[in-house]
Amino acid sequence: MQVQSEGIGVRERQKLETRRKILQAALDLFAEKGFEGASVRDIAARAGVIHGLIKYHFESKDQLWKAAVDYLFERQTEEMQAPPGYEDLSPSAQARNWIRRYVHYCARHPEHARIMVQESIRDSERLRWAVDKHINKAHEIARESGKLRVANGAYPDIPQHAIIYIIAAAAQSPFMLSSEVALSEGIDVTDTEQIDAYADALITFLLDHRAAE
Amino acid sequence: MQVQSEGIGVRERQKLETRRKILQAALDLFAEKGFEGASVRDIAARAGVIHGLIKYHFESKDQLWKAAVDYLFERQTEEMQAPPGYEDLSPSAQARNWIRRYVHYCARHPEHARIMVQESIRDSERLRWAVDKHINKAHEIARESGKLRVANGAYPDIPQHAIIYIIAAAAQSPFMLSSEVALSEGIDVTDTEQIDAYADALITFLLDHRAAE
DNA sequence: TTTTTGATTATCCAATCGTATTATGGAAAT
DNA sequence: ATTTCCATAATACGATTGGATAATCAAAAA
Repeated sequence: MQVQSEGIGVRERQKLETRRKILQAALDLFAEKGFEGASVRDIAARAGVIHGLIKYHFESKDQLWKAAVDYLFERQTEEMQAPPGYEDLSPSAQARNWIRRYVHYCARHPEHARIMVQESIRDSERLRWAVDKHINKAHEIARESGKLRVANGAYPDIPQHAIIYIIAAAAQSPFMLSSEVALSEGIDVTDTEQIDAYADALITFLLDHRAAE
Repeated sequence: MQVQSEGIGVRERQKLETRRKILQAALDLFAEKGFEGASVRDIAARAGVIHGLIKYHFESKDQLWKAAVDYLFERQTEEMQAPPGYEDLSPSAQARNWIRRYVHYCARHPEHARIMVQESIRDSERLRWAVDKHINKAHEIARESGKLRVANGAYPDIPQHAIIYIIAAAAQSPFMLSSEVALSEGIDVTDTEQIDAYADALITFLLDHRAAE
């Protein structure tokens, strides 16, 4: 009979490490090629394991995708935690701070937008799963703080869903499409200065600018 | 020997009609499933033709994709022509008019953003082709009018590429992701009133709003 | 030390992929 | 009327797909 020991055995440690490697490879390839475009053999090869292991650890390609998306949103929740003193900021300072942090998150993890956009383009069981489990929750939180910022004049009085899609799309776009930006504009959006400059530009356009005349 | 006659024969007419049907089916399916996800058999089936005909008319899946993208940008150029009197408008009125027309274009043809975003997520020969043939030209035009609008205060003084990606992404987003919007917000973005409301919201956020305090 | 367990490896399968090839039938040219 | 041409139809091919199954071998349990 198994004894509950404090340290985990080498067997279990290797199992977890294998799962982690597969998950990371899946994130990369689902983001690059989409669900259908990424084959389980591609993913296994990048993870450095035999392709049969994916069925063993995740049962199916579909469940591997869901595990990858779970990881994506869990990590986002962790990394988008409000910094100390955030609550004490003025509404517009909070908005600026949040947009800047979100732009940096999008730059750090472009695979998030890539995977979700590719999956959100058409209706599917996977999209419905993601909406139920993750997106609805995220939008609910966004609506809550959005309403507050509209009331305080940080955001304009437009429908909440418009606020959500405008800010999210604008923040994600150049990092999600970094290949296109590199080819057409010659800009490396992984450069830290570029990221901050883009955050500045977005905040200026949304919060500081008003068209003349 | 063939005589140059004014009316085309039933043979040639049917050939053109077949090409047109294949192209339309290709647009739909490339937009829905991406290049790898859409099979030539799927496309042929939707067009109502035998799948061998695609090789006959377009030589390869790759060239079919390029023909579809050519059509996409040609149609955009036609439909985004400035209306009469556009030049006489003030810079900020021009900006409002252009954004509103572009939002309506994105709503009318969501397959444009869907195809290009799916292809722009990763580097590929197809993306380089599209950048060389279409995107560079479009960005050049956008930069030109963008510079003018920055000079006149209609747009803020931020890098041109930021202006391009912010406006394009924000305008395309809810229509490109109409399935997600329907599932998570319960909104039908094909509704004419919704389209105009979104254009209003985007123009307000970008051009009329300034954060309080 | 022996036995058991389960993570990993190695194949196998039917379905589908893009593409190439051949056959066909009717419009167009002679 | 006869022949030619070519858009369409019908298969065929090797490669790749997601998934299933059986063999292996060392860690863990007994």
